[in-house]
Amino acid sequence: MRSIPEGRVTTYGLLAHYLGSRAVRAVATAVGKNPDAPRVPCHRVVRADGSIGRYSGEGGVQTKQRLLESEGVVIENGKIDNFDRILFDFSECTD
DNA sequence: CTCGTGACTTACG
DNA sequence: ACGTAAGCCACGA
Repeated sequence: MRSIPEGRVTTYGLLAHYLGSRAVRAVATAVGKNPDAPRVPCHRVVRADGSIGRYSGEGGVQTKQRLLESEGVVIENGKIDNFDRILFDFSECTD
């Protein structure tokens, strides 16, 4: 997740796939159980349809949305605007 | 071991 | 667009 640049987001599916696991739900659960909010930009991980999803950190989804918008991500009607444009698929990730 | 549940996803009606 | 079903892996009861 630390490879995700500011203003970009990814989905649980892509994240799990990048990790080489098909356990999308397990990955999502792990992310949620270990809120590295201040350490890791877990708020840049959203659902596949562009919706925020959930957030276990302070303020919940509200904070998650504010963090994203603070990085330049535009969210409209609970969904990310230009989702397919700012979507980070790890293709430009060199790690 | 079987069931239910979960920061999920895709497919079908 | 919305509800349901199924698939997925991990975890706890």
